[in-house]
Amino acid sequence: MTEKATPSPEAIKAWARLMRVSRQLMESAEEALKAAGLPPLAWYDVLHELAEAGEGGLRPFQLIERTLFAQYNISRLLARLEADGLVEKLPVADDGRGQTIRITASGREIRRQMWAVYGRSIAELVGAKLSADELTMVSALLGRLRQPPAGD
Amino acid sequence: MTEKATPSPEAIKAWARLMRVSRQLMESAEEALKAAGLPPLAWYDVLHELAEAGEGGLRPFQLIERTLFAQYNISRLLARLEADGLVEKLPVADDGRGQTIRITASGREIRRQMWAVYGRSIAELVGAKLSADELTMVSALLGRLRQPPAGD
DNA sequence: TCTATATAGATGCAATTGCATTAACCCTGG
DNA sequence: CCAGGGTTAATGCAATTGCATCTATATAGA
Repeated sequence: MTEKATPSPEAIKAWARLMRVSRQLMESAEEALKAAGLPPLAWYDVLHELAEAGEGGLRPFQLIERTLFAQYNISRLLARLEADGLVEKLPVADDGRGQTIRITASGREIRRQMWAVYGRSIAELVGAKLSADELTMVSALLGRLRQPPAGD
Repeated sequence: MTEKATPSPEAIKAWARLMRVSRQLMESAEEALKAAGLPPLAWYDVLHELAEAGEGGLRPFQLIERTLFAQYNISRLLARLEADGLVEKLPVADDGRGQTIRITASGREIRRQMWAVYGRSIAELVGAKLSADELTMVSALLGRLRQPPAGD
């Protein structure tokens, strides 16, 4: 019976701030990429995971777990990335259903270019606004709001 | 020259948490509404603003300022809300271009129903995870990340 | 082995979003 | 008074998202 149907004013305010600020920041970052003639953030997320995965690549379902994108969304995003030559799809030896996605050289290059812009956005939008301790505190508090699994 | 092109690890982590957690929470809330057969969150945002505005209603451009939705988005969202009888569009006396949007009785009713579900989500997703002090701290820290103007 | 069920990924179709432009109106300066 | 420029809101069209479903393969169990 500790469930409350009505949230406290503090909870409402924190929720509102979280939703509003995250949307604003996301849009700012997205805008910066667009202004630089680069692809949207979603592409970065995928390229980033693939770059970290290295030559072994990742299966689409692993990307889904890591990026939180919907299955159909990943499916189509990968199709676009492949069409642009940023990733390649390889068959999987022991599972005829699946495929392995590997980032290509130009994929890495685009990712690098995107990070130059994206990283600057992060530095300006959050790095310059809060101290390292405060940022750590934000991470810790938000970490406690994560849903079931986890990750980063 | 205090501009840094590369963000600190703390900034990156805080950014990643912010993006990931806000998306997760948003989706959870959205899911709860859908499961209850209610309209999406965006509708709530607009109905909420209109309910607070009272009988005087609001102009679309005021809704844009408050909700951060794009102009064309508000335009179409209002068309849907009107089609569902949740808001009404009234001509404005002193400005022939514009209109005033006013929430209807059924609009208030839907908003009430949505809040029953949405409020519970907020209580469960953030209210139950952090103390009041911690929630206040989150609000304060996130508040410092807000872009130019402000609001709530 | 063979069937039932689960998993991986793609896709048709409707709804929504984003972008650019447009239409209608307002306001200021000459 | 009126031309030029700004503001308010809508809209055509392309791209993306969401939903439901579908195909193909894998796996567990009788």
